[in-house]
Amino acid sequence: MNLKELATRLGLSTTTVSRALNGYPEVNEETRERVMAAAKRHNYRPNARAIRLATGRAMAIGHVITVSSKHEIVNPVFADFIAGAGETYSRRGYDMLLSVVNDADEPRAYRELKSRGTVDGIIVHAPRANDPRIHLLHEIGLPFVVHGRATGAADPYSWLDVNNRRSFRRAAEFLIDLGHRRIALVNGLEFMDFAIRRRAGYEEAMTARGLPLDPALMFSDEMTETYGYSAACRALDQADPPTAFLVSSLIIAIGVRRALEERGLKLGRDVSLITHDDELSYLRNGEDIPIFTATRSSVREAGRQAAEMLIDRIQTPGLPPQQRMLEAELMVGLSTGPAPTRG
Amino acid sequence: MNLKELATRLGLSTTTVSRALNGYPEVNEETRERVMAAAKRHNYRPNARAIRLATGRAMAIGHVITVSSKHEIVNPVFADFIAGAGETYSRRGYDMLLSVVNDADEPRAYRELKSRGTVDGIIVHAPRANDPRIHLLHEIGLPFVVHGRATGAADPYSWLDVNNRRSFRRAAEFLIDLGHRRIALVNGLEFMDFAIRRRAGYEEAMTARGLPLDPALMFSDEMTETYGYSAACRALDQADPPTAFLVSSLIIAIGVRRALEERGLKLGRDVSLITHDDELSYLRNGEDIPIFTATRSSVREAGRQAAEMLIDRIQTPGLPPQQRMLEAELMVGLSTGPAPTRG
DNA sequence: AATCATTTCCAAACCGCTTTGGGTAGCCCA
DNA sequence: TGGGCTACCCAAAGCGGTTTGGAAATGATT
Repeated sequence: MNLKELATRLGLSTTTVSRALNGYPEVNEETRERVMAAAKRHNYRPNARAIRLATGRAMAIGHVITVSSKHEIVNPVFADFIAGAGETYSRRGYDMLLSVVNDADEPRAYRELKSRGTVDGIIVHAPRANDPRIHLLHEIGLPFVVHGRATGAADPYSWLDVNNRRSFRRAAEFLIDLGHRRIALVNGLEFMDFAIRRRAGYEEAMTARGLPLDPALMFSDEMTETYGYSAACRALDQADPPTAFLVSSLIIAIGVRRALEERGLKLGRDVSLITHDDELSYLRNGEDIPIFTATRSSVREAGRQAAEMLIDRIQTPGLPPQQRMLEAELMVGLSTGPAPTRG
Repeated sequence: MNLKELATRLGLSTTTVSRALNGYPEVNEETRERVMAAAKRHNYRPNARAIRLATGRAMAIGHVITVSSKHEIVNPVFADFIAGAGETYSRRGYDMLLSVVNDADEPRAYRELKSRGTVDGIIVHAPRANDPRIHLLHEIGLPFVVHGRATGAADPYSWLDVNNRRSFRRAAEFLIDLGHRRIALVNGLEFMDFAIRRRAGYEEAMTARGLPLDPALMFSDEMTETYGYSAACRALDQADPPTAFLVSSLIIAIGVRRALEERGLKLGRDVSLITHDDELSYLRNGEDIPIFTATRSSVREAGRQAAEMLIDRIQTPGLPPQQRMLEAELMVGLSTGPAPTRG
């Protein structure tokens, strides 16, 4: 059943039927009701392809997810962000388009998305420092919102981010207040913007309290369980091991825990740990009381909001760049305690 | 730059230009080269919306991901499956469309996808026993491939699955061979097809060796870390605790490990554990030697292949239903050892 | 030289909507 | 009674491609 059939069946022109269905004012209320009823009765759904061509809008948002040929990691945060964004899209009538591209092809992918007109806008994931995508997207004129920020980007742009610096500073201060002096940082890859900011927060707290920054206690890599494990091993097997860990993800924390247990060290007593918790749905940090003390911020909610921001930008062009900062909560759990007194 | 502009610039009709670009034979080779060169020079990209309307094909595959209002879990396996499927899609010129819908709306979502013509086919995720989606998709006539199977489905359908029953039977036998008699099963939700089959494999092995099936050792729930932990606690705190665990995911295994360590039990010595490992990119089971002994099968590869199967079905209609069974490898790691002799 | 098949190209229809630019009927008012 | 409004509806022209059904030119055949 298409528009033309529906129109003939009603004895009306397609114009009128189209207008009736789309709520335009130049159609009699009575007629509109007739049309609506017939549409429902015949289960009429306008053809999305035709609408897209006629209106020139794609009614779709692109998410480009890159897999590098070296480390083929799919960001574990991705699924939940997508789920959140997807909720917004369905509510506002947009489709979500996912492109999996090799990172070398990313610029080309964006250009094609624009020139072929498959999407109206883009969410930029996992920004790095001086991320070239921001300039690129400005250049090709595709609306976008960045999930995170990109230190050093020249042009202004829209973003939604967690206050990584503040939350890691706060977490480090919390550990320092508990008496910890040697605090290890097990961070993500430090060309990623979030990792840069978290490190800055950690360093700020340390230096503000007059504590030294020991490179032997600072780690940076892809955030896997085995990385958490091996970083913790290296840290703990030093002459002067840390009494606390500040880590960038729950998965890292789990790896650290494995290293601790291997050494008979008890979390929260012998060694303290604070992690960032993105509230991934399949990796909850305990039920009521958190297993790990954590800086918590829902990435799913971030997805919802970022999508909302992007659609707003698409629907009202010329909107000035918009920013939104989410604050992470510090949830005290079982993994932190006073620094052990030297025996 | 659109087709018409390109055509006038070349002094040709749009027909000829279109044919030249799409490799039709009725155009002079010389002309074709001229057209190709001009297209490249002007960076011409055909408008995807127009192609879709003209050809009647969406050139897109739908993935419907459901979030239930009760347990809002995004399947952690999802991201990697998508990444694999996405590779296939880019290679074969398809877009990937993601719909996040509440599970109550799922049938409606499929119907709309069909009647609005947004996709050419669908990948069905996380099938349950007697999954109604299979009949529904047959009814509305949308090509699909199921990732997994659906015990009890009446109509024949295409699927790609891991041999869950066999791999869990084999894993259980391995534990029995090591002398274990009380083996706990920590499974996923047992209305999910994969969980049903894994349980069947486990039960087969146990009864084949004359071992009793103890309901107190069989657990079933959403596969989270805390579930693994609490199931293990309940199992271990029994009068006659198990000496081995057979669990359905690495995340569960991590929870079990936490419970063990809390009790001072050493994995691989006091208690053995085998898990299924989907080879999620952010949750590798160790580098060289697996941390956990595991039945291993790459879900990313499954994504690649399922996508390939679906596109084949779309491009050659009338193809009989096709099935592909992947065998999981049993990787012996550090988490299994001979059953401890009773002190 | 006439006939016929091939090769190469084109005009126009079509995909299924939206939107522009009227047209007509009914009503009000002078 | 006629002019001007308003309310309601429609035909037709897009949107940017693909595809159908020729037509013209060329070459081969008789």
